[in-house]
Amino acid sequence: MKKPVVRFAPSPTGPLHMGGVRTALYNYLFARQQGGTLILRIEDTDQNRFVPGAEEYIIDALNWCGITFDEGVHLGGERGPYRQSERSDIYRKYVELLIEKGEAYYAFDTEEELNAMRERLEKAGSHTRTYNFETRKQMNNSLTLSPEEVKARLDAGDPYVVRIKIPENVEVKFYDEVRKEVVVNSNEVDDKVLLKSDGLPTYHLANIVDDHLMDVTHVIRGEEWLPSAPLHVLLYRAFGWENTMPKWVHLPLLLKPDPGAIMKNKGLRREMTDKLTDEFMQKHSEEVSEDMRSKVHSFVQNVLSNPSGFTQQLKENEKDPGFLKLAKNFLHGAFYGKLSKRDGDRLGFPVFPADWIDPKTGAKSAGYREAGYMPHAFLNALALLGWNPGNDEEIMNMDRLIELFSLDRISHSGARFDQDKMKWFNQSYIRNSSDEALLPLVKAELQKAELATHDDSLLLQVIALLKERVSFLPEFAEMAGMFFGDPQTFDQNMVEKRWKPESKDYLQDLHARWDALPEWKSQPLHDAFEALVAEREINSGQVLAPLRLALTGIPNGPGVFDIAEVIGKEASLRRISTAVAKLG
RNA sequence: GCCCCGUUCGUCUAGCGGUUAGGACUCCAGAUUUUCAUUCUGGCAACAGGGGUUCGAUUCCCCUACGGGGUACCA
Repeated sequence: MKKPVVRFAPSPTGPLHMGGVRTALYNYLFARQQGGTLILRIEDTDQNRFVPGAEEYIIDALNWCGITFDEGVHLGGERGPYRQSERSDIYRKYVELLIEKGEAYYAFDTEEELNAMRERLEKAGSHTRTYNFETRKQMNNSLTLSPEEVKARLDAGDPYVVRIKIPENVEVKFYDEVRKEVVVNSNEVDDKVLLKSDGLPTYHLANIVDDHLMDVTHVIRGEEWLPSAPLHVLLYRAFGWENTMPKWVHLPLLLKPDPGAIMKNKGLRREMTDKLTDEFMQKHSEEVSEDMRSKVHSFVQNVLSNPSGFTQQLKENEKDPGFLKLAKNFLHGAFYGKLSKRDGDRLGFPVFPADWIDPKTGAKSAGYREAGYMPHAFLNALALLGWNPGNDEEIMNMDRLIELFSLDRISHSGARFDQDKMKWFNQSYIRNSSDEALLPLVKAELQKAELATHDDSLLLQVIALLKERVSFLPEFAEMAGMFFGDPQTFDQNMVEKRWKPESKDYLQDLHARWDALPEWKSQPLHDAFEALVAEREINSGQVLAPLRLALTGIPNGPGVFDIAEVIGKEASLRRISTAVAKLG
């Protein structure tokens, strides 16, 4: 079999989100497994939505993930250029080809005329409201105008678009690797614009021409494209390329998390109430006046505080005043459906692989990288949202994913994102990483927190003690403080509960016993402690808790004897003395 | 409105005509660690509804309901 060629083709309209990363990942896994080629193509045919820095961001983020390409905008290659804005001449040529073949036509309709047409159809109760085999007869295009007039208009430089001429009433059948056979009547497909009046192609045209020219064998993309797949099939047909048409693979969508799971977090709930109220007031500033704000706020608050009846509360009621209808709609949109770029900011979890700073507003959106995720944990979790290996394996590194991935195990329905599960993956990856592998990552975190990082052997010991109790990389820095400096404060609650009048005596005794020890290791330290407890006939907790308090100042962390070993004799004894002096 | 896709525990999913419907996350209980976390053991929890087809349907077909996507000179 021929080696497959696949591509990931984002548009630089902002940062890539998780769904995009997953699409890139599936393309990558497939290409690597099959020994095929993976191309990164940038689909920047919409000048209006271009966002500076987005392309660089996409490349950087994919790079962090470890998703590598064979050809692309950042690598070059034989099939380039890989940026669609640099391929205008190519598209023009192919559009002309279609016009010559009678498969496409010029259209001169203005926006107003198009709107009028849609309104007319809606009023008439028509099922479709599109430019199609029926309506094109009433519009200004090269099918209704005389050849002379068309020529005159073109020569005069009138703005025009080129539309595909969709054939009337044919069954468009195609095979999707995930959905199997899909059939759509061509009457449901409209005469989509292929070439815009700015001379640039639309997605549909550029996509088909590029995929054809770049020898793409499999189009692996999100399900949001499924409805336009018939158009794409018809385009291949119009060009006469149907025999080399790529295979279609439409991936199930990544959906917003279960609202109930988000609402568990009370702090987040309060924050979300404010945010959503603001967003709503802004969005509906025309319909809802500012003095309704408090009503909206309390409605939002009400809905969010009752996650179990969530869906019920958002059902519309005939008697609802206008603002309430809008609010219900708005909240529904905010909590259900496809995961969107805004969700990270309002639902309290990252949707982007890496932090993104909006070039216009300067606002920052959180990314998984900065949140302390290991890239492969992130990808592993993502891989399982819409695909599974068919056995009970869940933790799979990249090699294993490449080995097990298969198109026929992609699931059919959208997958709700679950932050808890994502966290669990990261935790597992940290736990299962060797101390050495973690070293550079932890070092980076410690540097950010301005903690000493020069002593690798110390760091390795610290990592060994902390990695079992950490879910995210930055937590290493948060917890490592005890290894780099004496406690400055003592947890008040623990002092009250566990520090007794006799604690001083016990710790002084322990201080003496430890001081006399020939070897400063966890086990002998523990033995000395046990001897003390036995001789004085007390409970170990009576000494252990004050000891932990003395060494770290906080109620939890790794085993006290391990901590003592790592921080060393001098620091340990000093901390005991200090605590005894301070707490009496 | 119209078109397309989908529907197994709260969530991600296994199942491809006969199963005590399996696993994972979350949650709960217990054990270990006299802290926290880890680990281990156990538990709660699902085939959307109605018709067919069949000796037998979670599994195949149809309808309904529900969910999702699309419906731009955006991708």
